[in-house]
Amino acid sequence: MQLRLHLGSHLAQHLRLILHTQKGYTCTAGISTNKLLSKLVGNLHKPHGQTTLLPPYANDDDELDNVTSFIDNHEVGKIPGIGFKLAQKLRVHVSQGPPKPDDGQADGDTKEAVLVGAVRRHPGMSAESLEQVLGGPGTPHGIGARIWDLLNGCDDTEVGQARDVPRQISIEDSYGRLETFEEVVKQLRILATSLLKRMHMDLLEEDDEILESRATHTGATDNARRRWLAFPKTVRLSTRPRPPQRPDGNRERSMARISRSAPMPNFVFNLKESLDTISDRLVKETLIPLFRQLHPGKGWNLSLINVAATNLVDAASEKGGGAGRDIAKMFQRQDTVLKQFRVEDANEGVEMVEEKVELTTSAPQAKLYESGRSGSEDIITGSQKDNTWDEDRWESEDEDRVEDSFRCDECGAIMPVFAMAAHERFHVEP
DNA sequence: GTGGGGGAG
DNA sequence: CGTTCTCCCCCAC
Repeated sequence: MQLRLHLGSHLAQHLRLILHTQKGYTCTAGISTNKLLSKLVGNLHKPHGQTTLLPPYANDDDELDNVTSFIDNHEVGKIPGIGFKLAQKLRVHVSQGPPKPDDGQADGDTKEAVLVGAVRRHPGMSAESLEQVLGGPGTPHGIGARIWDLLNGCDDTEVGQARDVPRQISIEDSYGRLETFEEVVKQLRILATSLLKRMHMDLLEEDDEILESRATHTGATDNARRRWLAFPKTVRLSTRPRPPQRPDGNRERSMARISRSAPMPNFVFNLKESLDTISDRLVKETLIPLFRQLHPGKGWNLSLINVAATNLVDAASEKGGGAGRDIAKMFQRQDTVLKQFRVEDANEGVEMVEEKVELTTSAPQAKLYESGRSGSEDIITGSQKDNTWDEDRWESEDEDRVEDSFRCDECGAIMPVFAMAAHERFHVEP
């Protein structure tokens, strides 16, 4: 295992180096035996360093292992997979035996920091008791066992493949006051237009193929070379009603959302109509009806509206190809994409590359532990340079073309010949 | 397949 | 450092 950690930290060093020299990004890395520990240890030595959680890992007798002493000093809520709700339940559970004569925090909330170690060593603590505490209707099955594992630094979840397209695209906005129908319609128009732009940006691929270029074509060269990578089958409208004011000054702060969905109308994929036209139709024919389902009455006050394109189905599968190639593509169109997307996509790509390496560029964090080195010791060796990890790995890989497919002039969809007749009918609507 | 809960970043 | 905006997975029905 020492060897694997060594390789991992060299790999991380190398990836960080090429990310920096070729793309100009700095990032932090954490190296350990699973995603959980890598992620946690990767919080150290930001923003430039990398950290390896060194052995001894969990073993036989004493608790002198590094995993236990490392994870025990984390606040429960800091563990990935333990969010606000679960952390709250855990805190209540462990700090309720002795009523805790805390200082006079008058806000009524028991927000004492509870460390992982305190939960782990709590009397009677076990996977089973956690299931009792955390389980219930609506909660994932076996949550007790999974949280117990997390508290012990165990995590057997796979490093996942990055997808070429997301599962959903949504845009939302929050409002201080939104009570008239006219205002709502105006906002729906804005949101729908943004969503359509996002769909074009994320789901529409510029097809730079010179394919038999029928240059004789219309002047619509602009649309002719674009096609959808995926089609959202569903459109969903969500709202968040403003929680009723409580007179005691304590805000209810419920994030509760309600939603209704409908089939995504086919006209949104039409590349010939103008965005405004499509957006207008989407609002009138789909979003407003959904809104009326959601709020039949008249007395509402919304703090948020979300419009989502969901149920994305890949268009003609095509390249199941490496995510590395997708990453390269995404970097190419970075000029038109928000900064945050770049960061996240870069993350996923690198995470995916090999085993338990976690890279992150995100926010600051407390630094406590120090088991690795940041930089100076992690030097790329000669053998490392000689191996196959160079930039070409990120972008090569020629994809297999779908030769027997045809592209719809109207929306760019790729389909086999026999499907074209039926598909044309989609574009002829009542 | 739909609507909701919880979580990550 | 807290809030906002996206996106994810899971569950019950």
